[in-house]
Amino acid sequence: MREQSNETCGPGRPREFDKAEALSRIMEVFWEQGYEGTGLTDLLQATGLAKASLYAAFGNKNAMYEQALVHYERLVVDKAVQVLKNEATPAWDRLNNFLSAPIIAMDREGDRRGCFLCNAAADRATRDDDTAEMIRRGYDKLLDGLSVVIRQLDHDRTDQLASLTLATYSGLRIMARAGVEKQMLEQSRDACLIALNSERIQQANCA
Amino acid sequence: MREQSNETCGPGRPREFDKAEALSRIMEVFWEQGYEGTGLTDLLQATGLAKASLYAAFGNKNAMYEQALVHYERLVVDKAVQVLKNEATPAWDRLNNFLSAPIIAMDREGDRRGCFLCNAAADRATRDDDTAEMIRRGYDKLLDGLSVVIRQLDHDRTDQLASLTLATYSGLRIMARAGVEKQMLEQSRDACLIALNSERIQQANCA
DNA sequence: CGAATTGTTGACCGATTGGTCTATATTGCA
DNA sequence: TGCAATATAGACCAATCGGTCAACAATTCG
Repeated sequence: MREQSNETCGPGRPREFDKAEALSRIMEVFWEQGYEGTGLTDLLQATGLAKASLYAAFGNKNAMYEQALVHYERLVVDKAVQVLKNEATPAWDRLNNFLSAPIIAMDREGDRRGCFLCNAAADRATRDDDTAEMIRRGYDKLLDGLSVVIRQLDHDRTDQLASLTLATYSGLRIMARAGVEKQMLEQSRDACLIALNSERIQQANCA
Repeated sequence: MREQSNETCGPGRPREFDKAEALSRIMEVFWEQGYEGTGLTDLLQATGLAKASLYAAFGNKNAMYEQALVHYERLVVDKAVQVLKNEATPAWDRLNNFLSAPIIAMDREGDRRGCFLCNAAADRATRDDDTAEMIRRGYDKLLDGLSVVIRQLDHDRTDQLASLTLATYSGLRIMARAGVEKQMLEQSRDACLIALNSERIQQANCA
C-alpha cells in the first residue's frame, strides 16, 4: 500500500521543500494562466519540483487547482475582508482602497493577473462544480466584508450597495485584464463611490 | 502554390458548407469553453467538418478564435449597442434591459455562457495582444452605446455612469458564470439603476 | 543494526494536442 | 475535353498532455 503525506513528521524521509511555498507558486501560475492554460510543465518549473513529488504532495492537476484556489481564499480574500472590517481606517477610505486596488495593480505595478476568483469564475466554474462553489464562497466573504463597511457608513440599502460594489470590483478586475484604459476604470470606481455616498450627499444638498 | 478561400466563387470546387454558420458554431464553442478549454475535436464536432476543411477556411486555432470574437462583436455587441441607442424604447427601459439580460439569461434560460468579451478578457487577453485589443474595442462600443442612452436621461456625469454600468454589467456576467445567487445579481442591478437615476430622484426629493 | 515508511528521481505510458499532407472530387474556363 | 483551381476526406505527424512506476535515498522506531 502506497500512501502519501508526512504532515506532522512521522517515520519516513522528510519532505525537502516547503509545501506552503510550493502551493503559493502553484497558485500564482493558475492565477495568471488559468486552469486549461497551465500545463504540468509550468507547475514543475514554477516549483522546481519533480513531477512525482508534486503529485505525491498535492494529487492531480484538478486537486492542485482547487488547493490553489483555497490558498487564494485564505491569503487574499480573507485578508481583504479583514482589511475591509478593520475600523482603524475610516470606512470611506476602506471602500476607496478596495475599489482602487484593481486600478493601482494594473497601472502602477503592471499587474494584469486580476482576481483569481473572477478569473476562475470565467474559466473553470462552468466545468467543475466544486470550483464553482468555492468561488461563490469567496464572493460571499467579500460581500460580507463590504456589507460591514457600508453599514458603518450608516447606510440603509446596505445589501444593495454591497452587491453593487462587488459587481463593480469584479468588472474592474476583468476589464483590467484586457488592459482597458485607466481612465475608464477610474470613472467606474468614482461612480460607485458616489453611489455609496448618495444619500449622505443628498441629505447635505437638501439641508 | 496552394492558396485557399473561394469567397466570391471563382474557379475550383465550391465550398459545401455555409461559412458564416460554421463560424457561428465555432463562436459558440469558444464562448462556452474558452480558448485553451477548446480542442480542435470540439470544433470539428460542432461544425461537422473535416479538419482540413476547417483549416482551409479559417486558418489555425488562434485565427479561428479571433474570427469568432469578431463574429461575436458583430452579432452580439453591435446588436446590443443598436438596441441601446434605439429611441423606440424609453431610455430607462433600455438600461434596465441591458442590466437585466445577464440575470435573465442565467436564471430563466440556464445560460451560463456569460459574455464572450468578458470571458475572453479573463482567459485570453493576457496571452494575445490582438485579442486584447479586440476586447477593448468591444468594450468601447458598449461604452459608447451606454453613453448615448444615459445622455438621453439628461444626466451630467454621463461618462462616469456609463463606465459604472459597464463595470457592473461585466461583473454580473462573470458572477453569473459562477452561478452566484440571483438575488445578489438583482441587487447589483438595482443599485446601479438607482445610481443612474440618483440626480433625478434627488431633484424630486429636494423639490 | 534492520524494518518500516515516506520522499525524490527520471524513465516511461497511452492519449490527445494542434497541424500537415496526399489523394481524390468538384468546379470554372478555355 | 482538358487544365487550373479549390474543397474534402482521412491518414499521418511530432510534440505535448496528464499521469504512473520502479528504483533509490533518507528518515523514525524498535
